[in-house]
Amino acid sequence: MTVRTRFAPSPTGYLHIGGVRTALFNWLFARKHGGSFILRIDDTDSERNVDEALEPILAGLKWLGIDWDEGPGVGGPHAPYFQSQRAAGHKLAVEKLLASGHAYRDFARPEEIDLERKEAQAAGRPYLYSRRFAAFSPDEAARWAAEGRQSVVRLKMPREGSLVILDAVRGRVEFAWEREQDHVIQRADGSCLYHLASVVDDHDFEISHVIRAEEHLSNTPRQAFIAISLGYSLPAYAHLPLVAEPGSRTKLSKRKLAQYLKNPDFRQVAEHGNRIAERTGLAPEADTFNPVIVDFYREVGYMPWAIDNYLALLGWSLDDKTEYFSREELIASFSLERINSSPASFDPKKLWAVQDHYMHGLGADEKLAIMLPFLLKAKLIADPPPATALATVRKVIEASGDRLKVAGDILSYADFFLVAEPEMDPLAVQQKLAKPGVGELLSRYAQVLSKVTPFEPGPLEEVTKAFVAEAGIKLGDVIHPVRVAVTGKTVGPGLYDCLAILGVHEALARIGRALAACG
RNA sequence: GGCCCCAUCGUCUAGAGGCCUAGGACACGGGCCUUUCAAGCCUGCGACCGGGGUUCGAAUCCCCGUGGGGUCACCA
Repeated sequence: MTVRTRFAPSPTGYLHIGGVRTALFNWLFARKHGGSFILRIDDTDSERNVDEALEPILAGLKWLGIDWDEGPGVGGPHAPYFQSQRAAGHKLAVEKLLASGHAYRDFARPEEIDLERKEAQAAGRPYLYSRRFAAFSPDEAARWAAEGRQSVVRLKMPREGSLVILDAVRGRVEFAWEREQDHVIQRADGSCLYHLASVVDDHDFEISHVIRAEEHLSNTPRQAFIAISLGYSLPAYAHLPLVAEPGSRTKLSKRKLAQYLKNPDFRQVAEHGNRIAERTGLAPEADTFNPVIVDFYREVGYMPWAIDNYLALLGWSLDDKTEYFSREELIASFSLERINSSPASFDPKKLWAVQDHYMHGLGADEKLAIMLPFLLKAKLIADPPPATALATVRKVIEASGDRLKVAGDILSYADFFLVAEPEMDPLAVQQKLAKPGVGELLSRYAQVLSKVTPFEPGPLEEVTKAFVAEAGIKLGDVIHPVRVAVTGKTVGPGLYDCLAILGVHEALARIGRALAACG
């Protein structure tokens, strides 16, 4: 059987982290079996600007390396891939259902339906539509229409028996038909609803496996009913565990950011991202800048594969130890059988650790390549970058080692090398410079520095240690003030590296200027 | 509330009846190192939701509770 999977986002303007996980699993499954991954845009109800709301989603998937074989931008044998452009087929399907008696026109007004529902609720029995405004014949329809009523089309769900599906992750699931409502599949204006459209499109696209989040499990009976009634064979279903909130089992939601921020891990990751975004000039009103949205990670400088790898582990695992996979390894290892069925909560700290792992594996040139765009955006470096600046940044990257966790981190590690007079952190000045004797110490150290040749980390260390021994003080006594004097802050690469990168002239100039702030 | 799903360390998970004194990873605690650090090294804490069965033997199978979640739109 040819495997064909799909991801069907609606154009909302952003790519939710849970959505990516669904897309990723569909993509992995298709790749694993040499099948096709199809991207369909479910814009049925959309009145917004689809192009604008779609772009971030397509860009996000591309960035993550989740490529589609058919869909927007690439076309394919089943075009169009926008649900709104397939309306004619949907309407045809509704006509067929009507003709075969699997659906009916219903002339009830919304208030009348509400009333029935409330009555059932009050009586404590499960609600089931009475179908008293249903028109099963043209005569009945004419009669209701004469009253000035409008009609929608509803599914005529079976009221006995049950549906059994064999879900690839959940196993056997049974639904009693009598619990299913006569859902509307077509509005009075003739437009069709999602469930109908989705089933028809899946069939037209020859989707073999419907892999989607668990929230759709309860939707399966009505969709299966539509498919069966239309004479389609059912696709295989796989309902993925929900991606839950950090430390909870509730579905992760973009709207609840404020609440998640109370989680220390989440807050740490969000604040770190904010610091980077501030410097790259990201519009502050960007509400897609949120750790629940994929854009966040791109703006901050995470590596796309780190996200894919982390997300693959959210609800799936290969064994008891393998955590890091190359793209090829993941594709080869992936299987529906090893998907977990309980909700998995999104842990930004673990994502951070995965990102750390991949960043660690990058060489200086690779890091430079992904970090340069951040320096350009923050205007710390001219465009095109002068060779000298590039060389400096490369040295900073080497000296910073594992301290650079995401590409955006380069901003706070390279800034003081790239500007003539770096800003001084007031707290650092107060703690390390504005103390008695520091000025005098710095002056003496500057004297020593001026004679160091070559002006490189090795010799600088030797000289500094000798200086400390002679003065009878601790290494930290000189290191900390000097660091603040030349960089303006208390954290950064090793001090000897910092001095060497600056060069003797600049280092001395900065120490000289810092003297003014010393005690 | 009805229906459906789920239940192993704080989190992600391994575990398909004896290999389990329950393994790994992240997080966390402690120690060391030290020139700052979401650095490094060592080390520690930490879980089978409860109750009944089945079995020589249950984290694993069954039942009942309990707890959590999803879904019940003329949204997708």
